[in-house]
Amino acid sequence: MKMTPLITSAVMHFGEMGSRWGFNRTVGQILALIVLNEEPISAQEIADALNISRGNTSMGLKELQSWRLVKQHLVPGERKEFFIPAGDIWTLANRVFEERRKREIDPTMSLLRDLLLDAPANEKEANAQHKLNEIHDLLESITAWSEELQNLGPEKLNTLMKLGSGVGRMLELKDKLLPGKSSVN
Amino acid sequence: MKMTPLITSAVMHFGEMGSRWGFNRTVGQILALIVLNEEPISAQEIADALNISRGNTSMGLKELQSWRLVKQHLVPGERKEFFIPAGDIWTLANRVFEERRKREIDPTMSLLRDLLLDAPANEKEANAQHKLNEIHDLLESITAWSEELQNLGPEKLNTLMKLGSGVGRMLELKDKLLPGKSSVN
DNA sequence: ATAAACTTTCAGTAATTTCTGAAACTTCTG
DNA sequence: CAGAAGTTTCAGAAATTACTGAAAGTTTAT
Repeated sequence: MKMTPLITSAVMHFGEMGSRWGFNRTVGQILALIVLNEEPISAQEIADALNISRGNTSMGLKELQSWRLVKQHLVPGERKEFFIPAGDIWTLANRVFEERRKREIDPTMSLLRDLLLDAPANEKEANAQHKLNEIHDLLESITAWSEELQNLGPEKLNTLMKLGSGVGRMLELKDKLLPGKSSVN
Repeated sequence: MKMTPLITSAVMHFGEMGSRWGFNRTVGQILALIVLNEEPISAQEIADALNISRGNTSMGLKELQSWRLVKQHLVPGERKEFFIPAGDIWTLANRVFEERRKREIDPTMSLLRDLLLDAPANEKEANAQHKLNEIHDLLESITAWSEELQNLGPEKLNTLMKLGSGVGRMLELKDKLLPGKSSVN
C-alpha cells in the first residue's frame, strides 16, 4: 500500500482540510485514500499507509460509515474487511452536504421553533423574536431548497449549475412558463 | 446589558453551533448577541453579558469583522466603539457562505490544479488523477454556481428557493425558453 | 471447544484550540 | 504633554479534541 507522491500530497491535503469539512485530520486522510485507491483497501493497510494506530483507523472508518461516505466490501477468499467509497464523487458530495445540513441547520431550526412559541416578555424580546423568525424562515428555505436540488439528481443538477447566468433570465420568464405557480413573496 | 431568558437561550445555542459554522463558541455568542440586540453594543457590554474576558471579546470581534458579519458603529458623543450587524439576515448568511467557500473550497481547487499538471508516473497515479479531476470539476461547478446565486440578489434568490419542485419542470422546458443556450453535458 | 485472525473499545496521554489577564499600545481631553 | 479612557496583543493556563495501544470482543476454521 505504498502511496505514490501524488497520492501522498492529495491525502495530506484532504487531511488538513478535513477539519474544515466537518471531520478530523485522520478521517479526511482515510477518506482520500479510499477514494483515490481503485482497489478496495483493508483497515490494516490504511493504518500502515497513514502511519496511524489501528484503533484510530477503526474509529475513523466508523465515522466515515456514519457519514455514508465509505462502505465495506467483502473480498471472497479473504477474512478481513475491505473498504471502498460509497458511490461516485457526486454522491459523496451530496452526502457531505446532507450530513452537514443535519448537523449545522436542523438543531438550530428546532431550537428556533421552540423559542418562537413563547410569548415575548417585553419590547426587547419581541424584537429578538422577530429576528429569530427571520433566521428560521431563511433556514427553512435553505433546507427545502437543498432537498429539492437533491431530488433533481446529478444530471439535472449539473445542467442547472452549468446554466449559469441563464438562471436569472429564466426566472424572469417563469410566470409565463409556469402560470399555475403564482409569484410568491 | 442584562440578557432576557429568551435571548440567553438563543445566544448560548449559537455559541454551541458556532464551531460547526466555522468559528468558535465565543465568536458565535458574540454574533448572536449583536444580531439580536437592536441597539449598538460596546465591547465591554459584550464581555460583561457573556462573562468572557475583554481580550477574548476583542479577538472575537476582530474575527467577526474579518468575516464581514459585524461592523463598527460610532456613536456621536461616545468615546468607545459600538458594534452592529453588517447587514440583514440574508446578507449575513451570504457572507457566511462566501467566507466558508473561501476557506473550504478554494485551497483545495488550487492544490488540485497543481496536482493535475504533473504527468502521472504510473497506472495507479493515472487513476488517482482521474478522480482528482472529477473532484476539481465538481468544486468548480459549485463555485460558479454559488457566485451565480449571489449575483441574483436576495429577492430573486428567494423566488428561486420558493419555486421548489417547479425548478425541475422549468428545466425540462428550458431549451424552448432559452434556445441560444445549448444543452451542456 | 480451541485457537488464529481480525476488529472494536476505551482509559490515559498527546496535541490542539481557546481563553484569560496583565502589559503595551492608541486616542482623546484638558 | 499628562493622564484618562479605551483597545489590542500575547504568553501561559485551561479546556477540548484526537490518538495510542493494550485489553476485550468477534468471527471463522479446525
